[in-house]
Amino acid sequence: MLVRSIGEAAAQVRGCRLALRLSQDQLAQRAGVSRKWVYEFEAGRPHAELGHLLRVLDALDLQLDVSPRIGPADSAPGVVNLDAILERHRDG
Amino acid sequence: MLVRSIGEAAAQVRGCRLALRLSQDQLAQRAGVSRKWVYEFEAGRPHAELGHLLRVLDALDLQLDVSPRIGPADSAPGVVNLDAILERHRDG
DNA sequence: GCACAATGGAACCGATCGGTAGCAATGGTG
DNA sequence: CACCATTGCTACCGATCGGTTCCATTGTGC
Repeated sequence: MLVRSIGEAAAQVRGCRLALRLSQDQLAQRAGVSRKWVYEFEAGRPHAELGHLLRVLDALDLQLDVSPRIGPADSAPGVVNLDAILERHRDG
Repeated sequence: MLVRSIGEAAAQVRGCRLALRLSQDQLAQRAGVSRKWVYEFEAGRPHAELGHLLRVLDALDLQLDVSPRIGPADSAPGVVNLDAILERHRDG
């Protein structure tokens, strides 16, 4: 799922946590972070440590992908096509 | 591209920045962060703010995806298949 | 050699992130 | 009703993140 903002990542984490029937505390222990971090991240805290997010995603069996943002719905996650990016920047 | 660690995201950012022929300073200004942040992130600083990373990725025309980590090479980024995740957690 | 841009790095410092502990509200169960 | 788990939220506080400002080094071009 595309993540444009922290709020979207937060919703993803919360949804997956609930789907796994994990409490905030359980997820926090799995990921090695505090319950406060989970709670505040799900609440949309704008500043969150990337390392913690990676651990939480790992605890939820989720992974992070970086992919080129080519168009509204034309991306192919998993492959970074530098040519396409360069193409879009050729004018700048 | 799959991002398992901050180092991999850093390599992705650096590679894309160089492909776009942007200096650290130019990228920092585009993204609204300091050159220090760019330099330290590319150097692999383990703690980095997610919000800053999102801005930098945006400046590089990259996007972030959250996808289920099903197997070594069986993932389908873009869709979060809760059923598959639940399947893998059913024993726990 | 000289000038310039880019980069790695250090020092300083205010802002704030994250952990711990605690409390109130809620919902479920016996 | 009591009891328990979960969640939202707060106060406190040490650690550190990030911005700013410097400097040294490297590479490029005149």
